[in-house]
Amino acid sequence: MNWDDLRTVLALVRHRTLSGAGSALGLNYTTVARRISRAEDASGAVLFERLADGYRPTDAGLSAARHAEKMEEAELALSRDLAAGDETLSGPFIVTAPQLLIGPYLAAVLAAFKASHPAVELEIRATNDLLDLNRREADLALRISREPGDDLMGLRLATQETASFATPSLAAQIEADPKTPIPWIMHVSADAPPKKIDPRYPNNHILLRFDDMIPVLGATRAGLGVARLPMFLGRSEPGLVQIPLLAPQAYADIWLVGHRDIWRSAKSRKFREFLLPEFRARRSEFLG
Amino acid sequence: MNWDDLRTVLALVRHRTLSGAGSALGLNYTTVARRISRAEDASGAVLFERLADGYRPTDAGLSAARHAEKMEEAELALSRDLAAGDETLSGPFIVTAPQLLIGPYLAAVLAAFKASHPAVELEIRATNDLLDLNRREADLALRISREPGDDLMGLRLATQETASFATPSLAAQIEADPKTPIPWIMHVSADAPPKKIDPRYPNNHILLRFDDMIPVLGATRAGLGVARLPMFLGRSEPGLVQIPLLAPQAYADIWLVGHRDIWRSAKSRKFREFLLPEFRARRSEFLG
DNA sequence: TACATGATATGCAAAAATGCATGCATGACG
DNA sequence: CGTCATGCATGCATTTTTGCATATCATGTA
Repeated sequence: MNWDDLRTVLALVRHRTLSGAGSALGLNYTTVARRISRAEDASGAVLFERLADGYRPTDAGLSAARHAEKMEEAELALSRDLAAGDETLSGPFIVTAPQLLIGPYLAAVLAAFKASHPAVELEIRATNDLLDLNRREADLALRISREPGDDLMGLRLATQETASFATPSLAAQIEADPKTPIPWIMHVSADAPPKKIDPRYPNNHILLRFDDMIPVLGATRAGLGVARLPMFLGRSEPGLVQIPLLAPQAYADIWLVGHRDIWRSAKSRKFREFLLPEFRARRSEFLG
Repeated sequence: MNWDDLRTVLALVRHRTLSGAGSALGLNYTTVARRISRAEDASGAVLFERLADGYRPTDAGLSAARHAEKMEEAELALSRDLAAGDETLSGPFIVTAPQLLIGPYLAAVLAAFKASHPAVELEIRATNDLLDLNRREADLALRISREPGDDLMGLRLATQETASFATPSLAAQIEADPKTPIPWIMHVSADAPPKKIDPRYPNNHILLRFDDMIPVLGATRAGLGVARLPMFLGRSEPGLVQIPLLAPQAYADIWLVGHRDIWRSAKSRKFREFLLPEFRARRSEFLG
């Protein structure tokens, strides 16, 4: 039994169609079909039912995929192991962080790191998605959360607080008449205006909700309303000022996390040498 | 990273030379060399030192082999899983047994089984070596031992006793003069004549020792000496008779063993239906 | 019923992997 | 000190694998 054929079986079980599995593997779907037949010949079992809308795994196919998953885990563990043992400061190194953290904090660190170690092929994945550090979708991740997570290594870079922000003109207007209706720009994760609004401002309602902080920020800068933002974010936006609707309030911390194995690799250690002083020096920017 | 290249790394670590790994994999050694380079390129690590007398794995190479071993275990587990789920009475089925057990007991069972289920491609491995049932070197094994072993399924087919045997003429000679020197033919696993020899026969010494029971049997049949043999073996040899040097004595039992997964497969179940009655009916042949 | 969509098969040419033949290096042995 | 056995490297021909173009088939929709 060919091991790469087994991996192909796994991909087909996951993607359900030849073309899906093919593009996941970087192969033509024809190749996938042929590898599946080969795997079936070799194993002597029918692994898939051929249906009009795709390949459906049989019990044997599911069993094959389960075992192939184990093989994949071993392969990923190896890849981490090799990366961990790599003492050179060269080759690919992938960092992921929320988009909004990159500009004000990470960019300078990245530039300094790259200047000192030009042989490292630094790649940044700017996303709020939690990339799978087990699969080495990234080597290190900056995350905003309350816990480092599972069996990952973690280092708290900063404790954060939030406050309320708006454009100067909206801020002045509210200050002039605290009873004016106050429109809030929210993230969809909250379904009501913040609870601890200063009672001098009684007239709050939700204007808009977004599933991402970038448009929240955009709408707030456009003067549409008030937003509760992490201190660093409100402060780094030149068009916004803090307004006293909310007292500074604890928020999820900023963590650097990485897989146990990768954490001790040379590139990872060196990267932390650049990153930590930056956050240590600017720790107060995250607090009210 | 190509999975079959990883499997090649594992083979090379195990066999230490390109040609050894190649023949283990059924490949030309050139192919092995090229796959190794490919694996090194893909992983970005040097996996072997090229020495004059073979490839020596680096730390990274050893690590790769360890993980590839995990992958291999998963592959073997899959292969057993598929065999276990195979409800057809067709295709390959491998039985192993000690050579001497096959003629008098197993042959008839095999013939009957094959007659009822001609689509099963029955293969017999006649050897005293313990084949690896995890690796499916055999599906079922008859073994002479005190325990079924590890995490294998086992069924005791017979309890055995031993006695002393010789040719009729040697037997008569000893009977006539119990004080005559008695030459023993032994297996190398014992380094002295049996302890419980009847005191009427005081004059014992070792004549020859063999590492296999077949030459022990041969030498005994040639009239060279006396051997302690399992009852079934002494009795099934037409040229031998039991002599009263030793009272019947407990010996290792005969077990049918198989891997947990394979045990429940259709071919395995059906084979037991043929095997068990044969041993049950002839149980007394193993006792003195 | 005609048609668009999204899937699987299949024949053929290009690309990649493999095996073979040859040459070279090293160590054991007489 | 030559000979032999064993193992690695490399160029070339062959075989196998892959991708592409095209055909087919089922399904939902107007």
